[in-house]
Amino acid sequence: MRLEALVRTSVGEALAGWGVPSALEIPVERTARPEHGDLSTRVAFVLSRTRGAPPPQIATELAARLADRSAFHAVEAAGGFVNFTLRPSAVRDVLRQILADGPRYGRRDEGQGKTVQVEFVSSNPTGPLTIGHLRQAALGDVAAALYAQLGWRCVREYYLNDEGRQMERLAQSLWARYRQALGHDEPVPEDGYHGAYLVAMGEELAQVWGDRCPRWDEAARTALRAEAVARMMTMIHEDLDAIGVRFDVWTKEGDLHRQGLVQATLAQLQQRGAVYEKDGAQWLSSTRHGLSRDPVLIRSDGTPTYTMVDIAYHLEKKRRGFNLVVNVQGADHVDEQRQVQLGLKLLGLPEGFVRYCLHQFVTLKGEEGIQRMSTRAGRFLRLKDLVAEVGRDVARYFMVMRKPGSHLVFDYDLARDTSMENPVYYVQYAHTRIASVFREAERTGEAPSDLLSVDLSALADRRELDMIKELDRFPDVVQAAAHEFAPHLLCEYLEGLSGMFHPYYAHVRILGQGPATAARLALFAGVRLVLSRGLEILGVSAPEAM
RNA sequence: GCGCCCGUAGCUCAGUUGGAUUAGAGCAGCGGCCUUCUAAGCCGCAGGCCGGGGGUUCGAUUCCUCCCGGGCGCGCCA
Repeated sequence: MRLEALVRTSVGEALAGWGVPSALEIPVERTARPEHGDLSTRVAFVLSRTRGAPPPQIATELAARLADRSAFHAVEAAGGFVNFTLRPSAVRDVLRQILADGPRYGRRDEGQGKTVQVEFVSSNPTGPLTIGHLRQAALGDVAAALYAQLGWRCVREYYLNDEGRQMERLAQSLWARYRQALGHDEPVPEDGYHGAYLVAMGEELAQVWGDRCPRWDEAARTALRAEAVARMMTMIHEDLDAIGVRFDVWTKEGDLHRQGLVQATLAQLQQRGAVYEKDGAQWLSSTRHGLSRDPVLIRSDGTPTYTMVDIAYHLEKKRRGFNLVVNVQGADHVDEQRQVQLGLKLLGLPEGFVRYCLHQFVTLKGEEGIQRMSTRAGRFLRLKDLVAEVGRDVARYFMVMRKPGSHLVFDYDLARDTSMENPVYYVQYAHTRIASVFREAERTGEAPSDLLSVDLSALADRRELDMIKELDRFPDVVQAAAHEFAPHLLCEYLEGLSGMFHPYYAHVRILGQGPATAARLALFAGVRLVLSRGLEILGVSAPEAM
């Protein structure tokens, strides 16, 4: 049994004999200080209200009832807390269980086959992906991986907005570059896309097409648009490949229109009296429900806005049978999210159906200081180029190592650093060292044939037991990271575990230690398992050698 | 101006549903340590009115309020 469950069950049993309802949630925490034992409960504070006794008194009585349990070396009341010190054998049992679970360790079945759709990146095809999109790509991919750990079926989806005004500007920008390549003085529109990537494409078009599109007319629009989208998609796929993100479904905005979903959704909103007309446009009554403004759904020229299509899209997600939808989006979409959420609520969708993982932006800290990127201005670092520079593992890890809601300063120098000062290598190197020890153990014939039957009693050192207790936390970290969209918790956890492993490795000899050797190898196997499981979730490799 | 997010060591950041009279980590700084399974390392020291003022509580970095300082949004863009 896992340690928290051990304490929770024991306390629950003691309280049951006391007439406390079993439904009571018993808080169990890891202690911050060794003198407080390994785990503690503050349940006495909770009970003092209903039982009318002061917390210290309840804690003392509770501790007395638990003192003779075999798993605990000591159960002590301290103030209102009850502190538990585990017997080493109970800790070793945890390691044995982890090794028995193997690759299943950390997984749960809370999803029970339900399906979650994670929509992320969904960048307009107006240029290659940048380091800005990388954060979203990594967060979305890891969010899906985390849910998969909890037993959900995951669909990774990219919403492709290949229509609208931005595409128009892109096409016109490309056309200008194409004309320039033919020697004409055609300026890129001021609100167009100025990046160098269009220059090279314009030159290619000039070579292939010659003077085929001399004017910015309807024919040119159609041709340039198709050409631009195709070329942008090629770049985006290259960038996604570079960081190893694969999407299961690509949904095009055009498809939603063709299926009539937008009109149908609008009609539903109108039926519910949520839409009104003003200045020839259709508006959503949002302020009536506490939002800051009413957004236009249908423009006066009859075309739907992004918000309108987004509501229709989410209704479609519901129809497709997803139990949960997770949208990963940048902080600039807060207002949009509110509008969509409201629209869905008005359409009768359940409250928790859509969850947003909102993230702040990335700034790049390099030799030239901190810079703000802009795709339109052509000032950005392309994702593929970044990966070529620092590697996929570092690129991905750095993007999720901070809380999504916090701004992320990407330290280029640290990312390029291949020493263990780079947290990615610090964690990976722990894995590598263990692999190395096992290779050596194979060579010397000390590797146990069956780790599960190894006598673990030699694991009595505080550092060894602490490491096992840390391994015991892994499933909780995975669960918290998933529920709170907080993959950084996993990074911190892995760095912390590595931070326990490296000093131990440096000071404790593993091979040639008699019975202790097999026990320590079993411990290492547990650490290796958790490190590789954690890195797997993050989409980072766990190398055997570096 | 209004709304949302953020403000913790010199820097980048953690801090679990409020908890334990000593708030953590990694860099950077200072000082130690290599006959060993990779020193791509390990150990130690120093470093903080947790942006500021009020309030709630037995107890606040955590909750409420005001102020200061940053980010984002406030389009018939996406």
